[in-house]
Amino acid sequence: MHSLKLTNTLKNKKEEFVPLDNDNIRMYVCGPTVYDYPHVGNARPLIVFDVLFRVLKKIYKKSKVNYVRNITDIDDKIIEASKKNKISIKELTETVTKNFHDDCEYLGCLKPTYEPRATDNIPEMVQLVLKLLDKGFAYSKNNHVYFDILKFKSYGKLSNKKIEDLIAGSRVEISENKSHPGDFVLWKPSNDDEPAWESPFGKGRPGWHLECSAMSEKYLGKQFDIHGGGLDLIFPHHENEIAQSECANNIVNFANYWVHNGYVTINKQKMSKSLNNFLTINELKNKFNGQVVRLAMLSTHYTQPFDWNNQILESAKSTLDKWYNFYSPDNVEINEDHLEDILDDLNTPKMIANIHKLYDQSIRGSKDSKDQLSACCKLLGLFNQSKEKWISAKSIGKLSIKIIEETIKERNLARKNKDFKTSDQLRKYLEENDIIINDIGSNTEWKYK
RNA sequence: GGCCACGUGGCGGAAUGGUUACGCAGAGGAUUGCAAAUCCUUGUAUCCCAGUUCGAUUCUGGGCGUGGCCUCCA
Repeated sequence: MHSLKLTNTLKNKKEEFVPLDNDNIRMYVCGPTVYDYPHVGNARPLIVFDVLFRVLKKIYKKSKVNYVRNITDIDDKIIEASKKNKISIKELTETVTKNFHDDCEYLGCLKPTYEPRATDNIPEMVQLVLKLLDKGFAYSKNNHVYFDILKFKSYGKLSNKKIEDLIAGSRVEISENKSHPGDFVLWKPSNDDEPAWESPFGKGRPGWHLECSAMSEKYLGKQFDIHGGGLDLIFPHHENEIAQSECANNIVNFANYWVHNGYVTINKQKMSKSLNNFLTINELKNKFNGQVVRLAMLSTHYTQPFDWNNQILESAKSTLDKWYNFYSPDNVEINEDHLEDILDDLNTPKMIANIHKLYDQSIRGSKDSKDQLSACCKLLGLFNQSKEKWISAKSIGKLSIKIIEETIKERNLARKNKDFKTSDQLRKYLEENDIIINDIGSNTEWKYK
């Protein structure tokens, strides 16, 4: 059996994955801040880490694989969005969370083992701040508590930054409360109209970075295996998490493998709200089956940028159309040979190429290849609906099935009478309504465009 | 200014110190009343300049270009 390898941001290279505890594999991935509908860029870590989760479960099948993905439901952005949209924070976060879960299902993602909410874990966060204050890594000023980055010798180890360079950048928020501009907030006071919790350092709310440190420790322990997220979280978010968790618990690496997915770009530029070049996942639901989006995204290696364009989506769609010919509902165990590519740092493009080969062999009648094709697709989270569902769910038709079938009957009658003018007209009519018909032998099949 | 990633055919995208996968699109063919779908066959590529080497797309150095991070972001 080949061993799993992952690109570890901490070392900036690909490494063999060795878990801390073979019976308990632990992965934490930063989840969404629920202030707005997730966009396509947010879909990428969902898919990438879902695949990693499936792979871990496959290779450590006798062990527990704990996958934690948090929901951040308290944050300045949420407060802002709630004010702007004139709805309560509760209503906003619940609506967006529900939408997020729909998106996950649409993309064919398994549920994480735990999905903690920040607001359910405030006492843990308070404890963490107390610990950091107690150990001298934090200081309070004017009802704020800050982390003192100069006290943490390894600050910058993940993002490969030097504290001096951060000052040179001079883009960090300056506050007279902070003793160093790079210090970040652990706890801050709330206005009367903002959510607040009692704490020994005053009524207020936690800083953003604190949440993940507290929740990962609660669900996975002081030290665990994999910490994942998007590339843009490396600095400052993950760097600050490291500072908090490692200082509070006196640990060298609180997560051993830091795995980051590349951006989704559009016209080669990062998809982001500020550039206004984003597409929400919600908007895709009427255009593409979620599996199409998944296969398209997996056709690029997770560390590389994925450029969003219609061509790659269309291509993924026709590939799935082909592969679905060999869909099997049985759950056949995947051969070790076919795990090789995915174990090599989740080389999904190579695995997809391998599935194309299995497809070729399936055409030539290999039963084993058919089974393996299905098994490979399922490991990637594809083939999560039956063939019938795939065909019928691709599009919502303009014509009822009854009309379609009657039209086809009428056309076949015309064909029988060699009235090809009429038959061509009927074909055209169906095509204008997004129905494609194929004459196969004496049968006529139809499907949505 | 500091740091990082990337540059492979028309497009997407792997891999590799020695015939450069795979998919899409293109071309030709089979099939068809015509199509579509499907199948068969097929052309085309490693940014530039040095160095190491018998041999570099791969390793090293330099250049050019693109994108990203250094502020909230997946």
